[in-house]
Amino acid sequence: MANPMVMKLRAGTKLTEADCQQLEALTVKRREVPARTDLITESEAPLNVHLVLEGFACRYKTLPNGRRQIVAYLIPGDFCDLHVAVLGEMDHSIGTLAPSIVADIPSEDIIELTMTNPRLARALWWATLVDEGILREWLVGMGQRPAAQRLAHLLCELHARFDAVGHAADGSYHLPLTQSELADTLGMTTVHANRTLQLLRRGGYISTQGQMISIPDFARLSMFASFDPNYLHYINGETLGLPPGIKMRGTQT
Amino acid sequence: MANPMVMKLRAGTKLTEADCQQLEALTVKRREVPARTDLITESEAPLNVHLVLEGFACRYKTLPNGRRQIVAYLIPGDFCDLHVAVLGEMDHSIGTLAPSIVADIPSEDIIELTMTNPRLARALWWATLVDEGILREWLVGMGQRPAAQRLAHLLCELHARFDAVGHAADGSYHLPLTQSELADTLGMTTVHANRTLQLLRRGGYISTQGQMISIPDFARLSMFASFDPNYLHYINGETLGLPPGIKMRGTQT
DNA sequence: CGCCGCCTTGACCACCATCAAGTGGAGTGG
DNA sequence: CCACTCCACTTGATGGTGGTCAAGGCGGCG
Repeated sequence: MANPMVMKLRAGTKLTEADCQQLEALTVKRREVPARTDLITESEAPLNVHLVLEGFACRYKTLPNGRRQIVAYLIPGDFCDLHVAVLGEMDHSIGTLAPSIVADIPSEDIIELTMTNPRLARALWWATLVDEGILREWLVGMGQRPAAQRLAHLLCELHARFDAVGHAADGSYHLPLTQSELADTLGMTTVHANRTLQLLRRGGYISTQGQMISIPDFARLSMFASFDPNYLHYINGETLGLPPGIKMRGTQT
Repeated sequence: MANPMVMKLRAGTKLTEADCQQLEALTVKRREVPARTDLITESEAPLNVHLVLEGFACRYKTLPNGRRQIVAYLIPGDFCDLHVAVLGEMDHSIGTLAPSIVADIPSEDIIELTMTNPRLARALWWATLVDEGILREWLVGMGQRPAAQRLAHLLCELHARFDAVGHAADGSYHLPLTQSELADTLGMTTVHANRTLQLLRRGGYISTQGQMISIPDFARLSMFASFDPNYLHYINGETLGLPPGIKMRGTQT
């Protein structure tokens, strides 16, 4: 069984077999974390780097008035906090949304790896830049896309990301989120998240059974959301759910 | 006259005099750029790293339907694209909003500096993490804050950032933006940006004369916006416009 | 002088928030 | 085995924040 972190980095950078083994060696120390459990909270200063191997986690911030905004999803293969050793303290929290398996990697191991293997240094660099790209894209969605396209865009992105780590098949993937968590992600109320989901279902864009979500026609959903996967910076879009020959760039709803 | 980039890095990391001189040496090659000019556009792959020394620039993305979202402001001292050499191509564009002075730094110079001086490597790392923190905070605002607080929050942030590079005095700073650019930043229409500004003016939170904006009572505006500067990761908030002893954390409107 | 941005104002309307109530399934204890 | 609870999802009614459309004022500049 393949390591999702290695799969993800291979989707965006070129690595040798030896590189992959070095990466894999980082993830030996694993632990199970139940759903709805914080891994790190705001204003802490963590020692280990965390990596999601299975499950689903998120980055979030809570406002004084109690409202919460989820600012990133962390799916298998994603580092939670590759960086934060540089900063004094966290400016946000990280918590699981579903039962997960997490690897704890000592910061020193990461530092040593990047000092000795420039290809891996570049790969980790790449991963953080993709995270930043996703953040920008979410901001664009919040500012400019109406609810339905915002949701549709998120579902497209998740499909691509899950696919890159082998967690999507046949346009379907497992999305262990409540509608209220979706709402906190998309900046809308639970009620409206519900109605927006129904809209996409009635439009034939998606179908759901339990926590499985299926996208019968990915190109159609992409078009609706004007989803352009370039911000994920995978090496080629063709293997990642896009029918060959279809470039989304610049298409119009 | 101090170099804004050096000032900014000193606001967040500890540097020696020699470090500062090394940094300063990077910025010798300067050039003037008129307002509303792109420095890099989407899907390009730039060779130089750009740095804003004077003026005002932004990161933005344009949607197929023509709407634009500004996803970051680049003020004096900010690097535009410290990173992008790692990625194949840009997923967004960078352009000036006001007449600016920009330094072009060869990527290799940066790489050499970070290889030979770990304190500077850390400082640049820090700068990119702060950019990411700002991005997260903007996303939180978009998702959860109503228009008036969102604008107020942005004005607080800009005050802190301008202050860190010596461009704020007495709660005032120069903000060379049109209301329509503000609107593209805050995810609202020009009309509404105008009305929201009036609201803050009538509330006595801010006053404007031309492009100068003044904040008579920063603590009051902070409170209104529930602005907490921790995400900027400056070493101490006291020098940056916050009255000593006032910590915004957890205050409530 | 006249054009062109930018700011401003008014009227109207839609998207989405809020409030409230009801359904249904999963787990628990009597 | 069946209430009972809890939580996620669903639906309806109502209203407000902010979008859209349209027009007018004002200053700068050719």
